[in-house]
Amino acid sequence: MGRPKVPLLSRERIRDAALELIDRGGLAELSMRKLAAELGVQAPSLYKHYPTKDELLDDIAGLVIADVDTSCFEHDDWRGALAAWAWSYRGALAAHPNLVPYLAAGPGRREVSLRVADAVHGGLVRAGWPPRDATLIGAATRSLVLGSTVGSFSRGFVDDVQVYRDRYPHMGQAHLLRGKADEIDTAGFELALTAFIDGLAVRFEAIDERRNRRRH
Amino acid sequence: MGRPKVPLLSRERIRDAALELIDRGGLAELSMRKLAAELGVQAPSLYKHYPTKDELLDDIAGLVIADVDTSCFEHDDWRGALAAWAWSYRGALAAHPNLVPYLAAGPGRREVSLRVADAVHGGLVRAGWPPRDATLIGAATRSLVLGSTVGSFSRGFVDDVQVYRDRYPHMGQAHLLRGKADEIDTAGFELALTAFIDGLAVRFEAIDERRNRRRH
DNA sequence: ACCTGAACACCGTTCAAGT
DNA sequence: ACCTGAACACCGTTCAAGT
Repeated sequence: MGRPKVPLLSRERIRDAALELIDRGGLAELSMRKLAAELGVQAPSLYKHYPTKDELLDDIAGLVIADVDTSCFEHDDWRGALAAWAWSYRGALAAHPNLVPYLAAGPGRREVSLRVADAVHGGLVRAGWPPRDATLIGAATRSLVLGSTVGSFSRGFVDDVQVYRDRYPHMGQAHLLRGKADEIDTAGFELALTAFIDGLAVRFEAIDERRNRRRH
Repeated sequence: MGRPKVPLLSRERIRDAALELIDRGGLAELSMRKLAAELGVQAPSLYKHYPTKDELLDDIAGLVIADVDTSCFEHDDWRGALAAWAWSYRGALAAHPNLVPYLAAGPGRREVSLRVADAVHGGLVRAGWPPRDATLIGAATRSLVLGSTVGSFSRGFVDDVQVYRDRYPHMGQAHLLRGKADEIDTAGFELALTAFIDGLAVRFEAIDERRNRRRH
């Protein structure tokens, strides 16, 4: 065959095809050989564009995280900003749930992840949170988002409700059906997030009061 | 070689060796061949005890989850019970962080996971939570635990702090050093959990009040 | 410059054969 | 009953060779 006049491959085409494979069949479904086949090419050709499979995954991860919006932290309302960021974060991850286990492995040197972490930390500190608390809040919120997308509670159950109904009297309800999975997961996340932020607000007022007492 | 007088293998020996491999080198480090070598045996021998690698992983997962204590739900203090369960859950997972991505994939048909979910749901309902809220609280708490163990916020950063300090002014603090990782993660989880439960308490009182008004 | 074919060192799993 | 050796269909990755 040899080389075609117009290049068959580009980082963008490879990346998009890889993400589609992951979305369709999970992380395990992505192999360099299958990906090459999808692109009408042999596996070694991919290595001219991405030196390793891991760098390809990193690039995809960056692309997904790039959709996370942190502009909300430009205003002073830390509660609203935290909620908006969390929902945006969750939306980006939930769009590609099969990739989340890889994302969970850590920000590493990914530019966008760092930019996000920096924006969140800066926003919280500007709003009046002590730096250490800002770090913890960022980490905790990330936990919440990762947990709710990596381990879909309801999708995890088997479809045959009868399996549970007999032996686990408290479960086996309608809300365990696969069809309601997304709704349960979303509602669970909303509950966790609002309760979390409400709890933080109490703590914030305590900090604020201490600060005011010291000033007088 | 042939068959030794005393069987070399047992499900228990295989399982323990596999978990040790995972703890040492991560999920990717566990291959049937390496595991067999560790046990002084050839890979096909393992298949007499576990029909597939996945069933082996399931068994290991069950073992780890079995350490989670739900006896706290026998009392009526749902706040204490939820906190105790969450910490016990987190302890079990944090003891084997490399296994968490697998655990996150869902309870499936694992006995223990179902028993835990059932105990939590039952305990919350007995304490006065509506069934749907009980489901959501269970899912949300699981999210929190999974998120905080699957994606260690601080371990995710590279060790070279200089990488961040220049470009991300709000980060690059001492608390990003690898040495403080565990402390940050634990504190982040504690913050998330207490804030979450505090927030739930507010919601619970609202439910309680509505119920009382209806009664009179 | 870009792609192929063959190869290397790995996988999970099966199966006939040995004791 | 329990383990081995060889094999099958896969991996990620390298590299000389083709156009």
